[in-house]
Amino acid sequence: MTADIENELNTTYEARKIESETYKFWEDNNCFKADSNSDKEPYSIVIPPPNVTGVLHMGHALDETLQDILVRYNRMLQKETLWMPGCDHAGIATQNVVEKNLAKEGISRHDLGREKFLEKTWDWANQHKDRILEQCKLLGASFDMSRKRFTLDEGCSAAVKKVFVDLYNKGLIYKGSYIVNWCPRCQSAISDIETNYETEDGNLWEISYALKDDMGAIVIATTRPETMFGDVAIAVNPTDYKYKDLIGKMCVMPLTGRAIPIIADDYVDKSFGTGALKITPAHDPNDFEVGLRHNLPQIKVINECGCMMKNEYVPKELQGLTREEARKKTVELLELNQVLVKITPHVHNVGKCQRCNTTIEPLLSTQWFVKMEPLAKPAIEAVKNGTIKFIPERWEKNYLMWMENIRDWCISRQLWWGHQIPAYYHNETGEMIVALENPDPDNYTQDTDVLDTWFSSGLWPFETMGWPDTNHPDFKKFYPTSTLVTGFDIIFFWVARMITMGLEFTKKAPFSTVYIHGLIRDEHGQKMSKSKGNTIDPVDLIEKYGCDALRFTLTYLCTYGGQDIKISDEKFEFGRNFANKIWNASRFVLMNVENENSFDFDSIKSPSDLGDLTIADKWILNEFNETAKLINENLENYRIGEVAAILYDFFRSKYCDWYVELSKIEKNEKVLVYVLEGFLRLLHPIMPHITEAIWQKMPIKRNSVGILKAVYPKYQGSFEFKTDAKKMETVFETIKALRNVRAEFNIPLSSKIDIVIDKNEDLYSQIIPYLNRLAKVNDVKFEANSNIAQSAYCNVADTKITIPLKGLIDIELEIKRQNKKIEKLNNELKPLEARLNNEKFVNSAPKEVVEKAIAQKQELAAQIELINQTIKKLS
RNA sequence: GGGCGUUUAGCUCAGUUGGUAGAGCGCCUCCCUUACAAGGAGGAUGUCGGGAGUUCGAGCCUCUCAACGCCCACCA
Repeated sequence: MTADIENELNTTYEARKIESETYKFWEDNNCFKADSNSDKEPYSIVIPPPNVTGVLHMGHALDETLQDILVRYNRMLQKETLWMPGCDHAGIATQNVVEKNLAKEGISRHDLGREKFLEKTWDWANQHKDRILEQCKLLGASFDMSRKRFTLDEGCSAAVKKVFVDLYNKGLIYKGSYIVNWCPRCQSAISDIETNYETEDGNLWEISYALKDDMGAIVIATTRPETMFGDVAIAVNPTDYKYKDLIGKMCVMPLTGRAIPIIADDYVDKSFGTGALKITPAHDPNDFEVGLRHNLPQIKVINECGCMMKNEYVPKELQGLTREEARKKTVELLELNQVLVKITPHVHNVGKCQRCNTTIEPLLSTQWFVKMEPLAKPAIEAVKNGTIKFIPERWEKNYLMWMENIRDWCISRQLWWGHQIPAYYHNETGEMIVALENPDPDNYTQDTDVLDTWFSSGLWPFETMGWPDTNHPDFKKFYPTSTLVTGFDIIFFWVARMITMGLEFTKKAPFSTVYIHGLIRDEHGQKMSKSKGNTIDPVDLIEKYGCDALRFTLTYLCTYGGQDIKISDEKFEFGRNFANKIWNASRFVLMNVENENSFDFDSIKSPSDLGDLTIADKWILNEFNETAKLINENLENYRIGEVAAILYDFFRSKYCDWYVELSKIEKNEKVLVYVLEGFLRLLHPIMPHITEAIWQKMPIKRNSVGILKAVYPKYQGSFEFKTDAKKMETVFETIKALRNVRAEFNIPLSSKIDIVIDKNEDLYSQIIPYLNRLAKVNDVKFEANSNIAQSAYCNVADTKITIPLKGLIDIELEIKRQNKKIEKLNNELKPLEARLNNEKFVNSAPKEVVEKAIAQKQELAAQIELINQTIKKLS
């Protein structure tokens, strides 16, 4: 049977082969399917739906891995677990892609018309919809593909319509003409948070406006002279003495000669520019507000394409020019007319479209809005009272600040791809009806706008569970969901909206915990982007290192604070090496235990079920038990990076380096197998494939179809062996000390050494075989006051070990070595003594801290004393 | 302008109620010891960004300064 395992299991872990086999095994056995009729406790997560345009990137890899870890952990806690997969229709992004493809054929969407265009877009979406979720399978994602959803599918569309109509009927959705962020390229309004600001070098132009019925002029400052044709007033600060007498007077606009009033408004900053400001309500959000306050007209001079309008306000020679051309030309004309007083270079922020980076035009436009303030109130409360918890906590502040200052949300988009707004207009009268269905398709026409993509994703946790049917088994069983996992970049776009919508429509928070992780960056800390060419493709990493290696490395790099994660290709060698180590240690175990499928992990309730235990057995059982405890605690608290680190340390430094080595001397097969299986179970959520593959090959009784459904190990009181564990640590110290002597004196492993031990015979006599093998010790003698010339010495706790090294030892070197040790010990001792001599410390520090310090001091002092004696003998 | 984060070994970063600093990689020495060289054994390396304070005791708490980064706001 040993030969079988050797043949069957390669010495190197072949990740890709095993991973694809394992994933297929889970799929074939329907392992990820959630049962809404189960009476087990539910645990559910909805995936942040990736864009249908998307290709798997490292951000997904991290996000999906973390979700899968939580899902798999809870599955092993024997909960009924649902991970809901799906995609987002990604309004603008998808439409852009399809339009680009059309452009290659030389046609625009308008050539096709709405219906044909949508057909094409659906074709494209259907072709690409499954791509990214299929890629997620390479990550080992254990989501329930039978429930896969799309934000534009029938169910989601029904939910969207209902939400829209309800909000409208509650007065929380309104339509109106306001200044919005308009993208001239996308030809659509976008919301405030879809607008990013970039600093740009510009100018501050000072322009002189002559007074109408008086001598003199007023000079205003502007960064956008081309908008001046839409001016309706000049504003100054009411307390500005410079302009006190001008308030209420009229002035004449240069170039067009139109007369506008000079008004006073607090908004104007006296110290900026000239202290006088032109007011253009149709093209600047602040001016828009000023205009409303003063009941001023709104004059539109730039159109939806970003070009100067052809109307009475725009001079002939400027009509039809682009914004950029118009600016140049306007400046020229102003100069020509000698009204351009000054040009100062000025750095300012310019709004850009998040999707296409085109400069945003603030534009007066009729759009649909959601009144956010009333919706935000319960969403603020839910976080403040702890119904929803953010991890790390600091994001709560961020969320609250945004929510408390929330502004209305512009939800209409002048696109075709998306949920068309359920408002219908009478063909003759124009009367508007907002309803789930068109009341009379012959006489009413539906609003042509569609909704912001984030409107439907805001409903994701409940629209995917059958809502608005609140009796749907999924809704009843799995809503609200448990944890939401995502990056901080979409807290406002997505998380905030899910919370508001969830509370408004289901009266329940859509999840109880929001787990926010950092962003993946390249090795220099730069954001990864295709344009920078610094992306790392997770699929490549999986091919090269394996999925589990990728998952483990990413997990290991997660910090509790949710810092961004810098990665480079080579970093994943870490995970690959660990996987290989697990593979080989398991090979060893499988080759060295009886191949009967009789060992039943789940039936082991006490250490006695594992037979006679040596001190080493007790030590590893104690360590494993301790590890299980820590792992559960850390998983519960989302300290997932810590989980990876603890498992790594346990397996390598404890199980492999010591216990497996010890088992080569004297083995307890049951313990060897018990701890390996327990470890595999603990690790499974992070490295699902390798743990499953090994588990399936182990000579054990399997009580579930796969390790993925096995019971997760927990701390068990009866497995605590504190005293034995401590003793074993002493043994390890001894072996290390002896190895150290070997290294320092260059004694090869082929030369065996003898040792003389001065005390602790009880313990040491038990572990002579360990010393034989692991420190290559030949003879062990016990003698209280040995005095052997030409010896090396080491001290472990209160025990002195003499290593006679006749002929091998350089006395000078040994004295040097011992002195170095004393120096080191003294450096530790000094601060300790200082503390203990400090009365205040002794009096006010907790008893156990003082006791610990005393014990440490005594131990150090004893060691120093021993070494001093040693040196005396040597010299 | 407001808020947040980061600063710890050569590099990348951990460090959970304050008890006296750790890991991985890299580096140096030795070893193919029959699971694993994607491995094993041993070793070197830190005034924990600067300053002040609270405390018996500070990487951790308070204040302050500095550098870098992010988010929000959008003064024309």
